[in-house]
Amino acid sequence: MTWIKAPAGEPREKTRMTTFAEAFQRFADQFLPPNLSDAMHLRFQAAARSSQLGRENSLEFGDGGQHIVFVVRGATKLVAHASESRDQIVAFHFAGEVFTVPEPGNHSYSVSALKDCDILSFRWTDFSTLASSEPAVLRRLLETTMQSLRRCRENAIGLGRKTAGERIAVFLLGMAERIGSEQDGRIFLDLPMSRRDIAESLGLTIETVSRQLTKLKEEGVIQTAGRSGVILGARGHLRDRAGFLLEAA
Amino acid sequence: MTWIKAPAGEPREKTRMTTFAEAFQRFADQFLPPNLSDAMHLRFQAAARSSQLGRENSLEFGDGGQHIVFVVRGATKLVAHASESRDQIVAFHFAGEVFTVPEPGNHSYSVSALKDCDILSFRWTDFSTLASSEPAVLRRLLETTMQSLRRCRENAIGLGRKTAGERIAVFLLGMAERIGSEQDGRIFLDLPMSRRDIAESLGLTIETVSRQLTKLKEEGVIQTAGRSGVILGARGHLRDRAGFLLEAA
DNA sequence: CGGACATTTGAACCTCATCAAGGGTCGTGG
DNA sequence: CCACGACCCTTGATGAGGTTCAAATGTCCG
Repeated sequence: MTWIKAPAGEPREKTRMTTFAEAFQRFADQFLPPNLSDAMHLRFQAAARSSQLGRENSLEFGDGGQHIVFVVRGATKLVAHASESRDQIVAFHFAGEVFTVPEPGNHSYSVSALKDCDILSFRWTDFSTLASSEPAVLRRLLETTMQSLRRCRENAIGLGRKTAGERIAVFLLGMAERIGSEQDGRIFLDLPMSRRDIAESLGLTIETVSRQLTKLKEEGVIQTAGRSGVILGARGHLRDRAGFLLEAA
Repeated sequence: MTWIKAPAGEPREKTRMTTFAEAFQRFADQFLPPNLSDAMHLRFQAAARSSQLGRENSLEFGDGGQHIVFVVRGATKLVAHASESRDQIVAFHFAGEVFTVPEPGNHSYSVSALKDCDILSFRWTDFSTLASSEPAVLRRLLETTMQSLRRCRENAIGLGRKTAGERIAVFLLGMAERIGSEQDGRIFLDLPMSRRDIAESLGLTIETVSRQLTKLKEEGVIQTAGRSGVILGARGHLRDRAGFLLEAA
């Protein structure tokens, strides 16, 4: 049903951290209501497919429908294929998150791994059937979808109306909130995505991303450590550069 | 709770086409399951607020939460205010459609009328409470939200990776599908939105939109009739300019 | 028919993309 | 542990697509 593509290097098996049962259990803990009947639990489990993805490997959905994806471990990007060498990253997702993959239409979508990943996926038709009589699951899924929609809209504002500098600032603030760790007032980021990924999510080129990061570094707003490390100084300074409304706190 | 802003000219009452009861009935027909109990029906009705909006008047949501909006009659735009004179239109919605308005965060959102509108709105907290025990309503809302998400993502691809010409082509094709009327092979569009609206939804300026439309006209791909009339020739010609994947049908 | 306003058209400018090297970083193998 | 090498990232120079500013033309409403 699903097919793993390895664009560069072969899929590394490395440490297969989780078994299918463990993976599904994590999904159930995160997403299914605690009082769900054992029968339903099993039916959801039967509908789930697990995949291990090595870095930069991608999961394509051969059957042309929507899919629901749960990230058990690792970090992923949802990529839309506009055309030859014009990809747009529509969303990043980290361990514990659930999202939907649209069915192919004018553009096709795939999920790929920013770092080694364990992933659980469901065909929407299957999932929908199971969930339709479980209001708690529907609510949870609705919540998740609304969250994705909010993020997508915020992203669209950036893509449509913000300068390169503002987009980078927004990106860093967003990542800080999602995967940053705070230590004595400063926020440490270990970005799992490459400059190319950042560029493709912000509608820019890697060169522009690099230049903007350099600029922020020169202005003392951030520090960098290697390829993936970023240390944010006072968050206010980044906010000032993000082109947000003034009033907001 | 809600507040009507009239940026230019006073709100015109014109023909108030629908009473509250009629408006709610249309919503119920479209969105609530036919077998819903009378009691629930009344509770939904009690949570609904109706508004009449004249052209270019906007509905702002004073209480800072999410809202659910149903367009009874007319056509609307969902506008995000990025900052002073930098607005991004996040979605257009037409009669019969339901959508969510995000709560204000880094940016604030409002709904305004492309032409005279009747609108029904719900606070999300109210709606959510009522819907949580009605799987059919949840399913319907989930469907709607997924549809919005798909559209938003497609739009994001355009904003991030497409040229002005491609964005216009995609826009026209999308509008043709939603509000076009076909007559002997050609599609007639009566665009309810101004060039400014088109520009603000595509992340362009009105001048660029105008130039691109002129170009399409010169190339014989479209014809225009007044401000709002557009006639699409062979749809294939527009598709060729939309930057879609080649294979797709 | 007149007038306000939306749209079109034109010209100069600017941001960011593109093309092209030059450094760093990190993984691999010795 | 160090050194090599591939790849990623940075930096520089140039150019195009789209914005901005300005003005003419069209459209539609009263």
